[in-house]
Amino acid sequence: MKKETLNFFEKVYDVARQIPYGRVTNYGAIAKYLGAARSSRMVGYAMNASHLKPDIPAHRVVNRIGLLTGKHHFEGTNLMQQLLESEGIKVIDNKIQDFDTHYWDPSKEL
DNA sequence: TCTATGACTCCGG
DNA sequence: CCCGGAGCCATAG
Repeated sequence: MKKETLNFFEKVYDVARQIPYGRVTNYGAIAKYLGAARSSRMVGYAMNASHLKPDIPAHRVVNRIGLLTGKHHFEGTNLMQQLLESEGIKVIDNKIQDFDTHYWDPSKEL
């Protein structure tokens, strides 16, 4: 792993860490904030490796419609949902309810 | 160097 | 937002 690699991952992790408690965002928003609007998939890719980092609230990052696309990457079958619900976010059938209400856009809020 | 892959998104129907 | 298809792009092998 070179510096450049760590830099990209670091940027994703940095934004993810700044997601407020009880708020959620999507991959595209993070990618856009990083200046790589078309690299939303890479954000997810980076999050996939987030388990290597200590405090990455990856459960607060979902896809554009609030679907918990990454829940399968968490321990167990519904850990991601439990984490979100513990923050006051309702999740039904892997989908965040009132997504627009809990939505947090780094490029606007940060 | 080239190919495959993916925790995505946009677009048209 | 349901569905199928195309685009994007960094990383891994």
